[in-house]
Amino acid sequence: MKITAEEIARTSLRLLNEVGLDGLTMRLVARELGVQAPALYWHVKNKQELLDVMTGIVFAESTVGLELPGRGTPWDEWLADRFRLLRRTMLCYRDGARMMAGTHVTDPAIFRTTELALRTLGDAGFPLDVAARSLPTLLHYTIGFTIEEQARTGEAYGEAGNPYQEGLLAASLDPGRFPLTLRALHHLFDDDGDASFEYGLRIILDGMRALLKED
Amino acid sequence: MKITAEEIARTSLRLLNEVGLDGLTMRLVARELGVQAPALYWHVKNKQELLDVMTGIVFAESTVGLELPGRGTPWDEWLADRFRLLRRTMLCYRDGARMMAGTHVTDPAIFRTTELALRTLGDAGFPLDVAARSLPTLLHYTIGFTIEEQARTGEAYGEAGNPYQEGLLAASLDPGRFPLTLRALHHLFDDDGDASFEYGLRIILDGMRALLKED
DNA sequence: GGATTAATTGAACGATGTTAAGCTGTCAAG
DNA sequence: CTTGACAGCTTAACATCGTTCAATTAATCC
Repeated sequence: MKITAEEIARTSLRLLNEVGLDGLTMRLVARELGVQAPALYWHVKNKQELLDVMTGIVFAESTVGLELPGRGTPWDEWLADRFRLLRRTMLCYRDGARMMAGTHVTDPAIFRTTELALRTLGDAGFPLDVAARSLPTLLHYTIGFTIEEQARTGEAYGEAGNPYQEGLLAASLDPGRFPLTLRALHHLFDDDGDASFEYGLRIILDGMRALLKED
Repeated sequence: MKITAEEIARTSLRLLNEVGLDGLTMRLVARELGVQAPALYWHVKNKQELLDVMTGIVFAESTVGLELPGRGTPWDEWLADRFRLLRRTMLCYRDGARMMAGTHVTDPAIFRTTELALRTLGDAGFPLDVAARSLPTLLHYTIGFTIEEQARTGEAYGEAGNPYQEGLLAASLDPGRFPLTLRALHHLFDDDGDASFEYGLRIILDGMRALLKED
């Protein structure tokens, strides 16, 4: 049975959920494929390139079936759904956001998504340059958010209690010096990831809407 | 001459600019300090803990001299300056944003900053919970933005041309399928980091302002 | 000054990404 | 039918990494 670069990447993604990004080694991937480690280098230049392919797959996965918004769908709902789905997809893989951060996506799916988004925003009345600068803003927010979300959730800090536990944090804060911080702790280090993400999303979309009304 | 954990971290930060995050090894740090590698483990539990201390220093560096906004300073300008400075500081260190992403900051400077920000927003009329959810939004945007900015600028992809070069990208795009993407390329993969960051910042602050007027 | 603790060393372990050289099959050209 | 060529894989090895352990020096305290 032949092995392709994509099959290697898909196997790696499956393994990612078991061992995490730091535990994902070339030897492990090779063993899972019933092959020796150096064999991978026939299909893939680097480990970095393998990660790039993996990232491309995940990104493409978050855009399956994507179409322009239907007649009744407003631009902001359509856009929000796009990034909700991106976050959801990244959450499906351990360290998914950290993996995607800063890696180069070559998958053509990303261009199709971008094109559809630019069209949607254009139809809504946004000038092209405004639309083109808004998308990265949403993307960076989504990735930054999910990185921290997974860092807090993940077991990178060992099973023996990670330092983000609210109780530990609250106990170390001087109520005299940081009264507001203390009261807002559960919102600052969000206990509810969905609600917090939704909130940031809404702020950004509101900001875009404000920009739209200006003209 | 004695060695402290902080001195190790400061030396590591100096080295970071020469070798990058992936090139930063315990042996290298030790050599720079005129010491053998295992000596570091007397002052620092892990490499991860070393990175945490480094992150704390960088963060603290971005908050020196921070005070509540003066009488004439509006809340949004004050807040924007906070995150401009954070980005600027991260840009001072190679892979600075990637280093900070997901690492736990214990430095008390972060709590003071948070407290001042919550106070500023409270004085401007924001309810505490709204203020507390806005700060992470700005933080995640800033970190996500800077990670990608440094990934594009950095030499992680070797000196032989990184794949983000606009020319290469433009040539690989079908003008029939992706006309808007093609026209907006220089805004999507921002040639001007400052302007792009400013833009996202403004959107988010506008969104917060819109939320303020609602009540 | 002797004992106790703090700080460092040297040697080593296991694991990692990656390279180099060689083996095995498939398959087309002579 | 033979003979290359080449894709695909293996075995062996290299350099380097984070980290641990026992032994050793340096500093401190009674």
